[in-house]
Amino acid sequence: MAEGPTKHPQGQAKPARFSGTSTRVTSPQGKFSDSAALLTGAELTRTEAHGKHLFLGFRDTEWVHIHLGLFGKVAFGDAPAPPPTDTVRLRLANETAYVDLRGPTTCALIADPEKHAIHDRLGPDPLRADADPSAAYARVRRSRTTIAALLMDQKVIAGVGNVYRAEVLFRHGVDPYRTGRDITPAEWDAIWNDLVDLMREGVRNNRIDTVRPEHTPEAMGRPPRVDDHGGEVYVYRRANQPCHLCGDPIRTADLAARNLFWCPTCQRGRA
DNA sequence: TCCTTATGTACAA
DNA sequence: TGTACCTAAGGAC
Repeated sequence: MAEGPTKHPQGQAKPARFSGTSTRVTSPQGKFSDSAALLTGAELTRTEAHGKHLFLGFRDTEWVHIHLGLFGKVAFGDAPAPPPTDTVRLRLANETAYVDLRGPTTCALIADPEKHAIHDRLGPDPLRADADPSAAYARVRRSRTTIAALLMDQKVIAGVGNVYRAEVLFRHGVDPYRTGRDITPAEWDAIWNDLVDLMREGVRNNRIDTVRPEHTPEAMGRPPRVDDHGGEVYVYRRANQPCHLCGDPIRTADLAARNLFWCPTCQRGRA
């Protein structure tokens, strides 16, 4: 439940509700209690994201490092906050609002050096102003690993998950099994730029839509469709259903313990 | 009520 | 490569 943008702090436009005021920090579930006690009354001064990692800044050098993993969820609400359920790992609450965090793979209080170490092991993030796509391509071009696996490798590119991986390869007609060294600079440019656009839109809308306007059901003269994860996509989780463009069945396969989806007809090789 | 699944990662072998 | 971890929804009984 946590592909980069849909859980991006700016995308929620809500950290502001906790800035400029002291925050009550609790961990009803208990696993973050000690750190929560240290933070109570502190002010949330900034938020930052790199890939799927989220950092909430308190005081000068203290950060709550959050990674939602596969199951993590964030829920905002207006004060007064209801009694928390027993799975709430972290709750921030002030006079006007609250936010609950459930099921994260990581929720830890860290300092600057640990935060730097996390940035250091992540690749460029298409959503960040400081991102350098050529650093990602430098790794891609010398790899014999498939492009489908490389796009999921956070050391190569940060923030892309199983949905964007499948969708961006479809949008560029790239066979997911081509190796990194086979991807041309022009292809990488196109993929990167597309990810920047798609992920920004994902942040804006808080959902992942990848279908071009000319391929929507209305534009294609077909009945409306709703993909079950809430966004409009070409191939993700559409195994055995007809490709929106060519009508051939979407295929699925296990790749590095994740489900890969692609259209073997539309993704025959080069873009 | 049980089983499966999921937009993820880390570590052991 | 396999497994552990975290939660909740949906579907099969």
